[in-house]
Amino acid sequence: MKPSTEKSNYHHGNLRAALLAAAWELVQAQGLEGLTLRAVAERLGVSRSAIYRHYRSKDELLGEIILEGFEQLRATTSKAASARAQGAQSCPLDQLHHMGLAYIRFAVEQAELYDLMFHPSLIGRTGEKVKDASVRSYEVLTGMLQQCQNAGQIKAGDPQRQAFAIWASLHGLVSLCRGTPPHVVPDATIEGGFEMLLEQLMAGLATRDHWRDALLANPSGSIA
Amino acid sequence: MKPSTEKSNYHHGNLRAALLAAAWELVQAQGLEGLTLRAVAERLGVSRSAIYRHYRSKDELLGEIILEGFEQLRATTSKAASARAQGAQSCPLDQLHHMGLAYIRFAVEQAELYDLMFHPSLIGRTGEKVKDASVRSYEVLTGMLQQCQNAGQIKAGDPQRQAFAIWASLHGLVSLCRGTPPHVVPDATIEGGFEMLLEQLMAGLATRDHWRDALLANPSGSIA
DNA sequence: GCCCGCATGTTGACATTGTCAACATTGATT
DNA sequence: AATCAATGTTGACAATGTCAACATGCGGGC
Repeated sequence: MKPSTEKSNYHHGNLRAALLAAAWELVQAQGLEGLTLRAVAERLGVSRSAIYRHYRSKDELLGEIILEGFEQLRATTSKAASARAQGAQSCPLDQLHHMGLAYIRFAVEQAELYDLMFHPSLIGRTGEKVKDASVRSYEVLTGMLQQCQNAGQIKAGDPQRQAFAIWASLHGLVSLCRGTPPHVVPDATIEGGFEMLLEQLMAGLATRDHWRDALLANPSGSIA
Repeated sequence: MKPSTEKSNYHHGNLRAALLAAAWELVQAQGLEGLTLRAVAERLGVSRSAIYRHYRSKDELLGEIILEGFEQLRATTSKAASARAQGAQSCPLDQLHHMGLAYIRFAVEQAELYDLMFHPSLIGRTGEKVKDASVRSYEVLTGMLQQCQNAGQIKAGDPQRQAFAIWASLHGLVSLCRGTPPHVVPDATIEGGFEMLLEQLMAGLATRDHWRDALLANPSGSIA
């Protein structure tokens, strides 16, 4: 009486997953402000308090969303790197470049989700699993930097700190472009800003002219 | 009957200013979450709804706080630059360096205020005056970069975009150190991160070795 | 085949918070 | 002194997260 892919309708069957999906959609549509437990419940035709049988609090539900966000981010950047790996003139620095592009693209396309993942109001409320996931997505970057170092394409140094500088720059770029300080730079498109920033950052990081070569060789796939 | 510095006590006299001050203190003490209109009113021995005679909404009050935040930021960075201006071996690049330090220091010392100023939940709610103030604080940086260019200390290019890249990096650094993604880099102190980042960024921006010279010559005043 | 227990869902209620309308008070102007 | 506009107060309401008490229905033990 339980075929695998059937929504056993009474007692709703798989409410936990359904709640997560509904909350996810709400976030994507309306951001954090729009994510209301009552709205989630209503969207599923379920009563407001049913949530508490599956999540201890709103924060726990949010944590689950953010967790999946970080996993998607990791998958996206990681895939971008390996997709570039068997390219004709593949090199770690080129992969790094496309990881950065993928990061920006993720932040743009999943804007509301990205906001949620880095929302200051949620610090410390999301629990250990989220932290681990964010660390994992961070390690993709450090790993790439290590490869670049091994290939002699960037200066030696702690990959952790190099990764931190890069991530900080990208995150700041995204945050500022999002308009958080209300559109300080009216004409700074996110792609332009990205290229500008990466160019400066990499010029300080790369050895010889690996970076410029890579940059000029690829028209850098368009964004969003 | 109105001595300049007397708090005419009934009808509270200068409630508008008092509200702003009280809200300011609350924000510094407890952040955005702790800023409650009722708490502000209670702190002044005033009833909750009195606020609406001076501010149209909570957002307007928040806007006023943020406005002052940006003005302080501008004053701080601007002062840091000019304080360095008559130093022994003064140069624009050195001033730029200390502007960056001042920015970081502001973000650290006024953490809650800084968070408020860039809080994603407040986009578009703060009004035109805040936007103008943020632009003004931005112009301090672009002006400095222009000076650096004039002095031939950094590469030619649109100062707006250069400033944008720098600001984005600093802002990202602060955001990440704040723990927004839960402490991804456990040992990355904010000063270390700052030096790392600026070094990389500037190595790509500076001409010749102006930057390294300036960096090595100054022990870079400690932070926080 | 029937009944009980546990998991799951519902309803009512409460506290907090921003906001508004109606009312009260006070200082200044005529 | 009388009036009016500015300023402060009280009561109320809606939205929201959360909990306690209650209802419901499926599965295992007889």
